[in-house]
Amino acid sequence: MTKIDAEPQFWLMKSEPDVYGWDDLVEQKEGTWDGVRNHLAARNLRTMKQGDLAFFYHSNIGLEIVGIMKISKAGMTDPTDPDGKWAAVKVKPVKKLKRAITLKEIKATPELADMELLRQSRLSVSGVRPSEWDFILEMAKRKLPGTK
DNA sequence: GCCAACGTTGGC
DNA sequence: GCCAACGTTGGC
Repeated sequence: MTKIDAEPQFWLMKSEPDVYGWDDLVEQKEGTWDGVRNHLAARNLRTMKQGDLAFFYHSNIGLEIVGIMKISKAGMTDPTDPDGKWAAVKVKPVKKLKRAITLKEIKATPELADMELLRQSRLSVSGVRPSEWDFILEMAKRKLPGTK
């Protein structure tokens, strides 16, 4: 039998924690990722499929990946857009990382130097390659080098 | 179709 | 608070 389901895709989504942070998502159990007004970010939102996984990144304050969420509903129209042209998705928290991975650490890691997060620093929704996803998960299992 | 001016995002 | 990197807008 042919397997139809594609591998899940990986993403990274930014939010300012004083506006909407990881804890807010956990409290709500499910959140709608809307208000994106950048075409490349919107294209990424439209590409997402239900079941895809995404890092939750705290921008502005924290500057770190704090948790993993799952796309619970894909292909939505942004409810905050009166013209109905922009895209949105729904997300559910999966788990918090054992420790947050900071932007500083990502920048210092050669394996992650090519991440879309770094190449397009202003992009609020970016893609993550499977190798990068796995690498970050491995990093989160270990302590920061140099700390005891 | 170019480009200057301006606005926004996000890191420092 | 500043500034770099983009995106958008509007005059020409």
